[in-house]
Amino acid sequence: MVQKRFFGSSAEMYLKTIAELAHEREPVPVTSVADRLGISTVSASEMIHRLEDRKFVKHRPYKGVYLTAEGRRKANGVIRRQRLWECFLTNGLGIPWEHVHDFACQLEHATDPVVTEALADYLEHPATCPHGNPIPTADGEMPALEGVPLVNLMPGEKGVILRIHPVSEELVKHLDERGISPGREIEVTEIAPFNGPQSIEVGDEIHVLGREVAAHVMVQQAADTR
Amino acid sequence: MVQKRFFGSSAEMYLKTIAELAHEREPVPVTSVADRLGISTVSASEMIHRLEDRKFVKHRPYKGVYLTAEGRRKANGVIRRQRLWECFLTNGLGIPWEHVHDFACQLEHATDPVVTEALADYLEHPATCPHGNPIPTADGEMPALEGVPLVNLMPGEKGVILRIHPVSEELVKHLDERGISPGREIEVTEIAPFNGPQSIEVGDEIHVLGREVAAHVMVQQAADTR
DNA sequence: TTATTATATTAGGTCATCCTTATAATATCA
DNA sequence: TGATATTATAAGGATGACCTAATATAATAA
Ligand SMILES: [Mn+2]
Ligand SMILES: [Mn+2]
Ligand SMILES: [Mn+2]
Ligand SMILES: [Mn+2]
Repeated sequence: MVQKRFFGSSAEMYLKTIAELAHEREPVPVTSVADRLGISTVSASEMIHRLEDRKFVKHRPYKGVYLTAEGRRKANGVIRRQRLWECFLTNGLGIPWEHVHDFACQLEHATDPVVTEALADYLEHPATCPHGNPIPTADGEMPALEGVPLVNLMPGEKGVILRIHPVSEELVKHLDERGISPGREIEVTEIAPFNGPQSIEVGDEIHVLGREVAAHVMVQQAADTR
Repeated sequence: MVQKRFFGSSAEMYLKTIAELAHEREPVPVTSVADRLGISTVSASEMIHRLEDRKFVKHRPYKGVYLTAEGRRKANGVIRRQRLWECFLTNGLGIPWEHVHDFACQLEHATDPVVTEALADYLEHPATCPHGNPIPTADGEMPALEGVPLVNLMPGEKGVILRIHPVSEELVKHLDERGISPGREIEVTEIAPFNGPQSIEVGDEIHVLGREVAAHVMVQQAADTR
């Protein structure tokens, strides 16, 4: 018999998702949690009640959910496991970075703390995952998030891609096909009128990115040297 | 949305367990499956019905259960994943071999085929797990099992430890504490009367092993050179 | 062959995690 | 402020995986 867990991979996914969405807005609307997880709002609501019973989240009706300190710790643990596995899958196993997200999302729920820390040692404690997102510490702290959303840059402004928000494999693939990955230097060449898409110069190519997409790309903005 | 699976980790454990027990006796009594999984016979019986509906096993009432070809393929897939992870956890991460069994038993249910094969490449396609058990092929075939049970050796007979049946972490620890691991040369020095325990010489120490334990240790018997 | 034992099934739960449909309550915008 | 849109809850189900207690049936040993 393995030890009885208080919750399974489903609850872990809720916590992780809430933690991720909290970077965009807090409290996190239950609806957005449901959307992100592809689950009905009724089911999401149910689960959030259970998580509240267990003191992992606090729900303000009609406002949204917050993680408690304990919930954040748990969520960061899941995120740590996912991002460490992402590192191993890309650097160790050579799986393309746009595919590792989902694979790691399975492994993250099946990884003992002993294995997690042994893996961290093995990888020599990387600071970020292949998508540039910081890896939480072993005691559940999330490092500060650097950078500004690419969508905020105006034409003529330059920067270096820092990280891509962990939303979905589709997003990463979309960006990868356009040469957008952590470390690349970019320049916004144009913004279409009426809140239209941005044109981005990467290397010597120019790609057009929708605002929704560009909102998930974080950049280190270059000092304006004119 | 991830793909909808027909069964979860529980059903995989049943298939793996049936495959393992089938080496000792076939058909496999439902009771022994239940015992090995630490589950009531009623529950095991229910699950075996479900597995039969899905054509993974065939149940002969009052006799036991067989794997179908498809069930064996599935079971060998699980075993392949477990043993590959065991290799990585010991050789890659440096986790002691007596601990990797349970960790790998979690990971085996969360590993995509793409990851499995990338891992096999990475490990350079090992033939056996750290316990000496052969790793099934990518298409679900189990290599032939060599060796005879240590418990069958008579006093004076020698051999080399080939593998330890994948039963439990306790068994492995018990053996490890007595210096019994794959590759070691041993000699049976004595068998206590009335089907008693065997005394085994390993290196220059002598350890006493119960018959139950010794039945799970497989050896390559040395030619009797007298 | 009968008594004992092993095995299976029936009945009636629990719990986590999902669903749809319908209704109630709140927020927000005009 | 009142209408509309969001959000929450209530009601009733489903499924997979587990449980105990009681009963039925087949296998086997005396
Ligand atoms: Mn996940
Ligand atoms: Mn990542
Ligand atoms: Mn397992
Ligand atoms: Mn093994």
